[in-house]
Amino acid sequence: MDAIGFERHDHSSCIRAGLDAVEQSCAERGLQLTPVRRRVLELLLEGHRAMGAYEILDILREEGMGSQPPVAYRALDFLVSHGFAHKIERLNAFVACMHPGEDHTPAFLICRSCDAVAEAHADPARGFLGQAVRETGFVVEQAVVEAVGLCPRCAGARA
Amino acid sequence: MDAIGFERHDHSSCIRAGLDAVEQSCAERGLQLTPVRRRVLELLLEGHRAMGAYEILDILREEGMGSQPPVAYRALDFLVSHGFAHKIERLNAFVACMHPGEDHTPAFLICRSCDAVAEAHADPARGFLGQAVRETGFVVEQAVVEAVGLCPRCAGARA
DNA sequence: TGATATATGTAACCATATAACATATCAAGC
DNA sequence: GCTTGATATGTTATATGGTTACATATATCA
Repeated sequence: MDAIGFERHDHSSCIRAGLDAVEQSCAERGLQLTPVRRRVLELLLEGHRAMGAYEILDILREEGMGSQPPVAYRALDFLVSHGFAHKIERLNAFVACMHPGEDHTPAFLICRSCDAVAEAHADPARGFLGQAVRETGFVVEQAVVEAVGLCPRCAGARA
Repeated sequence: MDAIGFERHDHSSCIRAGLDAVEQSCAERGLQLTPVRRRVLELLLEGHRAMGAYEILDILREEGMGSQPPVAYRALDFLVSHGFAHKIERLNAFVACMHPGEDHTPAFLICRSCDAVAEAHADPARGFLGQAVRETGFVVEQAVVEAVGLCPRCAGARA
């Protein structure tokens, strides 16, 4: 199960797989995966962790792909709004999505020690969100679920 | 059930009740509810919605209780760290806690139309968080659960 | 090939949050 | 009552995160 992302894995192939999936999804939906957008996605996939907008911008600047904040934010907005990346509110940072194209509600496990971020599924119909809808009539359109703690490796290292 | 906070209620009595509960909790735990801290809590209770740190600071400034950001942030840090208020990451804003003193994991329902915020419980041991622990060994220390959508009143007004 | 929509470049700015250091207040022990 | 250490406040400056506004370019399609 790769929904939980703390295991070791073939990272270069997971970058390629991520890019391929997004390319295909863009082709199907008539979206333009322009050079900047593609490069930002690639950086997120390479980093395999939450990256700040300005951290990404710094890299883009070095590579001559734009030097002002809107360049990074626009690319990130594109990726996030089409489900190719997610924003981690807790960190004011962004990660590549592990299930691009699929409609899903992500839930994140954030290690406070090594900054690794794993994406799991949070079924909004179940658990407290479904309950809230049933009890109050609140209409959930979008949900943020983020847990901060220690990943298995860091938890083990401390014990 | 007042865990879900969209119903009409006697707001002045809920402000008093909130202040009383926090005062008592501070007395029991030897915490100093200083004038600034108390006033910030009162503002959050009065507002009954998520308020930004600078919005609070503006009011403090008018009242002559401090004029620089750290004044507001320190009071908010005190309230948050002792469970008397919560930060809504999604909004970069703060709300008074509805269950001060009790140990709990809050879950928020945020109306994008009227900005009302209701606090519900999210039992971290159940739902996806418990599952994540069982499957991966990730140690959850703190969880952020925030749903954005329409409260019953605004949903009704649109239909 | 011209009209429209979409994407990019850039400057200026606003919003959120913290670091660092000085000063004041409080509580406890002598 | 005075000293000492801990806690709280005041203030300056700065770091970090994000947006507005407007000009320019590129793509798409009739």
